[in-house]
Amino acid sequence: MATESIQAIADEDLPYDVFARNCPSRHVLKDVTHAWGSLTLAALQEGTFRFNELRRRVDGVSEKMLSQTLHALERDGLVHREAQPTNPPRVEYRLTDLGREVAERLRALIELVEGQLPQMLDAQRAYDAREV
Amino acid sequence: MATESIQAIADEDLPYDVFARNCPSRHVLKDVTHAWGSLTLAALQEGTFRFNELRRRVDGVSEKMLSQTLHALERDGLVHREAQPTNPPRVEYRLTDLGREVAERLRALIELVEGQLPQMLDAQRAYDAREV
DNA sequence: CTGCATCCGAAAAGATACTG
DNA sequence: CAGTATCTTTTCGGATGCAG
Repeated sequence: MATESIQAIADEDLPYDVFARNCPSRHVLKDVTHAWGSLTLAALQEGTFRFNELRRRVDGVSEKMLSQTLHALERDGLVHREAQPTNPPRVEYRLTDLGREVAERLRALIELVEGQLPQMLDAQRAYDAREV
Repeated sequence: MATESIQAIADEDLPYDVFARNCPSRHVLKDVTHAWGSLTLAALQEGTFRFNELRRRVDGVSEKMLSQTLHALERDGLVHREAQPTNPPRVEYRLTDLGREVAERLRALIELVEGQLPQMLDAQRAYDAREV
């Protein structure tokens, strides 16, 4: 049965290869590296956020995309969602242990990009001048 | 003049914030974390590739997307393209020094995801079972 | 306040045929 | 081989309305 073989692969150790077309690791990587996904994880590294706080922090994200993104990350076990049944409702999002590990590596990547940005912008200008 | 102020920001040090809507670092980060971009950088960490070699390595990428992706990464100064004017044409892609740094951090992220994938798949199953 | 549902135009991805 | 051009399909992202 198809489901069984998927399960079997999932429970063995590390035949995972993001370069392979249907490897589940690729799907997860996509959630993590997705534009809003990466920014959301990086933002949550700073602490616990409520929905609209997060929305302000991740400037430019629409309500719809933030909602989708949070669901995907929660499903992957990277984000924990805690709804308090108060009125008005209070919903908090924070990283899980696993999410924290992922966020740290993302943060390292982001810091590198931010730090080397002048070089990259120079490269862009050189490239654009050469083309036209 | 608008162009000047952009230039001025680009040449100062680190007011860059990926959380800000129009920060150039966000655009670059998007190139880097984009699904095909991240896989292409990770693949090129393994060495020099010709176009179709890369296409086979990054399983599932279309000609168009690989072409677009390589252009973007070349423009960002992360990938070096070298065309030899032979017949048939031979074009080689490799990482620049900067590209190598970025690829290393991406690789760390990918390895974490691959390594923790069983946990994440469990989380997905739990989530999916809870819903519906 | 925290969302989900839906519609819609714009943008991006994907497939494929074609060229130097 | 290394791409570009073109066409189709999917996704994005904003706007709006509504519910708990």
